Amino acid sequence: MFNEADKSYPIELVAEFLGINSRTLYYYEKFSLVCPLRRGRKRYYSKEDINWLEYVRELMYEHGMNLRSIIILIKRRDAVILDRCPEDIVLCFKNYLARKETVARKINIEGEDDNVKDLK
Amino acid sequence: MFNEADKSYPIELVAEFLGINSRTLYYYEKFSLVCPLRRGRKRYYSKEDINWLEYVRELMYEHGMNLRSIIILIKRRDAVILDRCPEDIVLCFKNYLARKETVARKINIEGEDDNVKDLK
DNA sequence: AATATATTTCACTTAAAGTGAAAAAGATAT
DNA sequence: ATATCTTTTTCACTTTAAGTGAAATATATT
Repeated sequence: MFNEADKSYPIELVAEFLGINSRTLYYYEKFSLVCPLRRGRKRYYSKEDINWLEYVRELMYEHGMNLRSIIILIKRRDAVILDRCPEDIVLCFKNYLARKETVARKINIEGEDDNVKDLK
Repeated sequence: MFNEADKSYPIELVAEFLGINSRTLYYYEKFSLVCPLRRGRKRYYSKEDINWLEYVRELMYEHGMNLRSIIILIKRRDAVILDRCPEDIVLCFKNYLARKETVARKINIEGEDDNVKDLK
């Protein structure tokens, strides 16, 4: 479905691939669960973004983890929590953080991390 | 709060200790999340029951795991899922299973496991 | 300017988790 | 045996998480 040559994909395509509503992707973005690159107003999801999202869904539907705890993981990014995580989660999480920094640097301001919403 | 000499505790005391409603304990029992010993109609929770319950709460509120996934873990009791679990969960889970068998043998019928309700 | 597309907002839906209160069922005392 | 007290069960309700539909807004394109 995604060919290697392309580097990024529009939201509708990603939503379809993940089998979710595009609104859900906007929703996730509120919590900085994913940060697609933006050219103008339009969002472009990288292959890594998509992998991360697949992983988040797996955490939710196979590990039975809730969004809140994933968000806390992201916001706190501390060893206390990571200590108790299975290997693969830690790995995916670190990749996500790395990617996030790259995008942040690429786009504009640095580290302006905390207009991140909490779950209501 | 619990002295070593006693072997079991009534539901209200356990609920208070865990900081939850006793109805929640009945609720958990519907899914076989815990199986207190019963003398007559009254429930008696062992120290191990209480540890397991504390652990379940921790899974929910610190790991962000949902009840369903914990219940699936219990019902399936298969390696596929246990493989992906942190050490301590596997341990607690195995203790729970062992305890459950003991109680089952002690009380009456064996292995009559599956009048266990699913989450609606 | 008109049309098309992407995003945002708002209110709504569904399901999980938990709980309050009354009814029911067992015990215990009189 | 009846009354009283306690534990359990049932039923309907509440709260919150997660997600979504549809209209309104904003931006781009012809």
